[in-house]
Amino acid sequence: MSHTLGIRQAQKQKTRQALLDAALGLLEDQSLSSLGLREVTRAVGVAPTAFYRHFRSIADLGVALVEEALGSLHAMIRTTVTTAESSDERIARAVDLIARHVDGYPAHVRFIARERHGGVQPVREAIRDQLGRFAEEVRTELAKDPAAEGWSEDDLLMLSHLYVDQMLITGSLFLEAHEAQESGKAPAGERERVVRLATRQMRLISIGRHHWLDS
Amino acid sequence: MSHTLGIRQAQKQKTRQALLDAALGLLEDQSLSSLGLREVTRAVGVAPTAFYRHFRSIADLGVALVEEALGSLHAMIRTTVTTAESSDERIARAVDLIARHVDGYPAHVRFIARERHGGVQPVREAIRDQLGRFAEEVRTELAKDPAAEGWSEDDLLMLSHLYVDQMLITGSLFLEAHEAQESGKAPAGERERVVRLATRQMRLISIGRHHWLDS
DNA sequence: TGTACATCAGTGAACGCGCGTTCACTGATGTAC
DNA sequence: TGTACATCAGTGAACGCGCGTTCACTGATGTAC
Repeated sequence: MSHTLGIRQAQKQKTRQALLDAALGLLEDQSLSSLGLREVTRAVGVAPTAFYRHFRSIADLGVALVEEALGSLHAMIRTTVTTAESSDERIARAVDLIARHVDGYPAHVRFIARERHGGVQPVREAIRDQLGRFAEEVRTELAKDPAAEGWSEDDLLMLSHLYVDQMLITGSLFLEAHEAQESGKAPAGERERVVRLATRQMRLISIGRHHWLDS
Repeated sequence: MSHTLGIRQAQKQKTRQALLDAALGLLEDQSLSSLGLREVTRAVGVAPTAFYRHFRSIADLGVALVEEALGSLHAMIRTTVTTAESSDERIARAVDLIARHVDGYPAHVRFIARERHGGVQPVREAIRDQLGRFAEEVRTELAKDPAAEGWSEDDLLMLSHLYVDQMLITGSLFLEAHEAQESGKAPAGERERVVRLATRQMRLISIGRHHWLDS
């Protein structure tokens, strides 16, 4: 049974989502640690005090944004790593997937890149936890690959962290290209340059991976 | 001749440095975009208005901090990459150098990691420029290595960016270990774990590098 | 179906506070002769 | 060396403003009978 929310609950969810959306928008030009509660409620069009009906603080809202930005990515990552084709095809697919994700959710990507090392501890921790989960999941997928034979669990985790970090680096490069293009400062070719760079970097890592055991 | 500064100039420099130091200290728990001018002057013990004798704004001070944090690193990086021994020795040396740098200048490292994707545009740009210069310098050094024969300029730059990014990732891992240890939350063994992880990641990249041309 | 009461998301006034910036100033340091 | 004037790093009062948080409230929605 699909439990339909009552009118009151539905409206509350809507306001909560509006607060999250407004915050994400305001975070394009600043960090979470300088975002004001009144700024967010003003953007939504509700009284400042309404904020407290949904979040205890801005840090709390930030943690919710981490969940929104990264929570839905697990399935996507899993399938990308899994799909077994040639190495080059897999790399091209991964790079393309990152590019599309940045195009679709630029504000979420910027938020994660910015707050990963940002000034709000609970948010940093939430991001670190999610990325740690990603790395674990990637390791599980890598372990299924025949190429992982002879690898220690520890080395697989080392490699999966390398992949996750590389994914983030690539994401923020695409984001820069995305922004440069939108502000009209650079040509669309910048995006293609990032594709080529990221592809070769992943390929180099992939080559290192295939020769790891015979060194 | 060593031009001795006048009393007035010397005192001005001292105050300026005190402002930079105080700001760096205050940035342990927040981002630059939420740092207040009065906060900084209060920490130094001067009137708020004195700030304007040295910087036009907090963003301006941030750019000066980038210079302080990264400006002196060029020589160090150059010699590290250059020193020609076995690959493993070079990696061990690089990882050790990063660890020592984090121990010696934790606040500077945190500042760079935090503001690289932070909310203050001029500071982001200053960091991007400096890291770009690092990558160019690393490429120049890599080109001198016999192992670079047959590599295109573009591929060398791709590799040097990979190294620079890896350096930053490793730096921020050491920083986490450094902080965890200081706050008494984790054992000193965390640092050793980072050494092992970073060493293996660099080794994997190194292996990829040596097999790059025969793929 | 109708009624009486409970819940609770959002309101609006009020508070004390620290902010960035302006301005005219002071007095030690620097310079010209 | 001494004197008269210029420079300028740091001062302190004052400003208007937006902040986070409190509180008692309202009125639509939910629930019990």
